[in-house]
Amino acid sequence: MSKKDTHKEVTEIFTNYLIKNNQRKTPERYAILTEIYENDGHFDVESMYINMKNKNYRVSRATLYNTIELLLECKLIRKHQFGKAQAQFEKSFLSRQHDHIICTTCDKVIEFCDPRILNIKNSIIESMNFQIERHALNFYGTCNNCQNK
Amino acid sequence: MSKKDTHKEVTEIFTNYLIKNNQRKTPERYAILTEIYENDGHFDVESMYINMKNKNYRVSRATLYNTIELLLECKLIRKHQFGKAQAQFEKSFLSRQHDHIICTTCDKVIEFCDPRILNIKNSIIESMNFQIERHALNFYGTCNNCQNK
DNA sequence: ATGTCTGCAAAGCTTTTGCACTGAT
DNA sequence: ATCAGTGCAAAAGCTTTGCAGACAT
Repeated sequence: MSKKDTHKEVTEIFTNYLIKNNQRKTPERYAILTEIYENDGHFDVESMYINMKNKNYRVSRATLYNTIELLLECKLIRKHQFGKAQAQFEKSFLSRQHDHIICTTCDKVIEFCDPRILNIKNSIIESMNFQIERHALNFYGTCNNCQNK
Repeated sequence: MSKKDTHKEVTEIFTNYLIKNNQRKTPERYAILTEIYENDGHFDVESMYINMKNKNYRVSRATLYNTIELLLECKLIRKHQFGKAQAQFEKSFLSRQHDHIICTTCDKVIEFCDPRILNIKNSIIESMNFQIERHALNFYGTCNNCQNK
């Protein structure tokens, strides 16, 4: 699917969510959604704020946090905490559930999928009577590039 | 091993670490180590600060953070970030590497071990040329108790 | 016209830093 | 006696909140 088509679809999902939850369809909210879906990889709120300011888009941190909360609720983005206080986010439409390898030297984040995690999850559900909504599997270490330094 | 014996051993490990790194053996540092090893489960810095204050022990947050850093380095405690800004810690002497199930309703943390995580780890080391130091696998959901509310 | 959403600034919360004093060496 | 380590308070960094004004409905 092209980036343009993806953008059209996520906009529709967001609109439906806003209508369903009696939330207003403000230009700021759509601008933030667009900003997220035009870029790739992981991002944090502060750098997104700076990016939008640099494009002379008038936006506040409060609105960013508020809108991100909405996007989390309608599952258009995911939130991560890679061992630091500052939260990281990524778009989640059309992206498979995946996990992360984090280089603690250069902060690079690599995504990977491994179906075996599902087996572990199922074992826990069976043995512990625990409803599992989501999981986070992070491997921390040193990437190829940083090993040679 | 009894709690008393454990305490003796971890004190020795800490002392060796301090000597090796030219760090002073201050009463505050040992008091913090004792406080941690006398209690069970996970803790955060602020509640530990309050606990020690309540015992009329004169300690500062700065010293707590400083000492925790030392304890992390000599691997007597582990640090976790369960999806919140506030970091959680746990003692790690004589405790197997394990992972966590977190109830997002009551914040309860359950530990579990699953050997299959090792297989995933080995696959990644082989296929990606990435040095892995540690991992964190967290399942988030609703515990038995909170499901009935 | 109404009341929600926004930007801005101030406050909150966790963690770090600066500084003068204390106490381990 | 020296200077690393301490308590305290202030600052820093991320996130949330309060408020007056703007704008989607």
